[in-house]
Amino acid sequence: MDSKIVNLKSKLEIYKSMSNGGNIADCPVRDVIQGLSGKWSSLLMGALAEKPYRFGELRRLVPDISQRMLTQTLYDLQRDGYVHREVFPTKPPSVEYSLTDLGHSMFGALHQLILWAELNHDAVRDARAGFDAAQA
Amino acid sequence: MDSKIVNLKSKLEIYKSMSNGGNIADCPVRDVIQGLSGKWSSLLMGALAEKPYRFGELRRLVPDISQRMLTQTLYDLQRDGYVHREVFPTKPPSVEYSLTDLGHSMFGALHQLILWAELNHDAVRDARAGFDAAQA
DNA sequence: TAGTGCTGGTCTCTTTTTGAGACTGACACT
DNA sequence: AGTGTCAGTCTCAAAAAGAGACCAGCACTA
Repeated sequence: MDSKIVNLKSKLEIYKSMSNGGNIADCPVRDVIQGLSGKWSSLLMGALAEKPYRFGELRRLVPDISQRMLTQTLYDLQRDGYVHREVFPTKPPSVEYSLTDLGHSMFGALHQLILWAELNHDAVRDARAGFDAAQA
Repeated sequence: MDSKIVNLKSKLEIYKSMSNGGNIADCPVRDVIQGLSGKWSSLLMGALAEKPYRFGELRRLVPDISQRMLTQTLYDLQRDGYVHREVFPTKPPSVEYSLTDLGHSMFGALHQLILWAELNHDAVRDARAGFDAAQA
């Protein structure tokens, strides 16, 4: 699986690279995508893509996230190399979260999906309404 | 919130369109993205982008999904208008799932993220390894 | 000097989501 | 009669997420 010639790959091959014969651990694409599949990951990436934020700022910015999930999602994003965490020795100490180069790079791709969502949410909403009406 | 001029928007404004003052129900972008944030959504989209599949084929293709989650994820994707479900009156009846035009359109954007993941999974893996080593 | 607030979390408890796997019914094949 | 296939549903256990109390250390206020 040579990822350098990915542009030549068919969709089939891309899917295969996601499933990889059922072996999750050795499936890099699935592994990476799963890290972004959390409920809050893309939202926090979108926030941090704008500018660095501190913990409390993010909490206020996303009022419906629990502190627990904010901590955990930031931890995961940091672990995957998208987010940098820096502690400043103020009193009380403040912690700033910012995107790394890898994070900015990844957000470039994620951004396409966000743009699509913004352009097409009407269609999705209509589809939902139609589906629900048909079920009733 | 005029989604037609999205290309001119700053990242800040895009984030705002995701958070929208804390009102989830009125936040179209978050609403759409959340529908794709499930553990299996992008994987099944990737499979169906290649060609239509039947229920049992998908189950064999993704061995580590439970029937329960396969049913539910396909239902959700169908409700959002990405997937078309067609029952053929064979015996026993077979059900084919395929992408709609909206689904193909959305996958175009999702595809960017998949390509990025394929090109950069080494960097992510290295980041993880480095982070875990630093924590130890 | 006691009270209040801010910082970035952690801890516990409850609710929701997910996973594992048995079970269905109608039909074909053996 | 027994087995297999189809596309699911149902139940129960495990995992994940949400809600909110609690923490230490310091600054400011009354």
